[in-house]
Amino acid sequence: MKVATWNVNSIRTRLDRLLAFLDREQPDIVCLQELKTTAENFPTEAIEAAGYRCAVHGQRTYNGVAILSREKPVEISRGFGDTAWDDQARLVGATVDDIRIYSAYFPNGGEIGSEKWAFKLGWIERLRQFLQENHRPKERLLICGDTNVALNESDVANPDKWADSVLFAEPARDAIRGLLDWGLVDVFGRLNPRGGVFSWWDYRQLAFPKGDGLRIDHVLATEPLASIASEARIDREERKGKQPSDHAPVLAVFG
DNA sequence: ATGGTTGCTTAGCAA
Repeated sequence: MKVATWNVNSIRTRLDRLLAFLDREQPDIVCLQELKTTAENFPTEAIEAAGYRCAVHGQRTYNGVAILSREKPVEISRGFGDTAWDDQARLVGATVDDIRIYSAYFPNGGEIGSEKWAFKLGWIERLRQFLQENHRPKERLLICGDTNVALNESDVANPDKWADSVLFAEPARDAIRGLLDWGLVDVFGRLNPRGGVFSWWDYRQLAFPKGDGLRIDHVLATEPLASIASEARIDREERKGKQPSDHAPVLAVFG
């Protein structure tokens, strides 16, 4: 089973790239983030024509997540089921072939110390609580998406420069470690322990040509799936060319 | 040096 996760930064702008990606990679599951549109305006027909079903949790202008799957998604969930945390469309879940899958767009966090920063840390803690209440580490479960956090020094090209940013500050890394402590594995990190591979480069200041990247997109799997992961890679080519997303897709193969 | 780019929506915000 091949799984991909990709922050497309607007599904409408990136539709042609997505369709070419689906044709080239033939993934079984694709988790998308930052759709920046409603479910009503999501390009469901074009994606179904490519052979995928869609579970969409959309929102106008901001956020928005989806799961694309070859097989029919069932038990589709949107958000945590907690009105205190569900104003923004950042989490969609579906069961496909007895695997529980979530596509997640973690909050960016704005600036350290801001309200958005507190929201980011609270949201990740809310996700940990959601897992504790609804799932078990022995289940076959995947959380894929833009975590907006780099976990390790080797996941940041210039760790000193980013040490005090919302993407790499210790409290954010600690929050992610809380998810790992519950029972999730950073699949790419396990299969590529040397690091130095990134998934996001800022559009500004020539970050991509300068190589100033971070690995902030993750395939997180419970051990029953992580233990059968055979390959994980990042499609860096997708960051090149005309109208790229600022994120590259992360792919993992199970079994 | 507080810069720079992209997308949505339409001048300002978010990333």
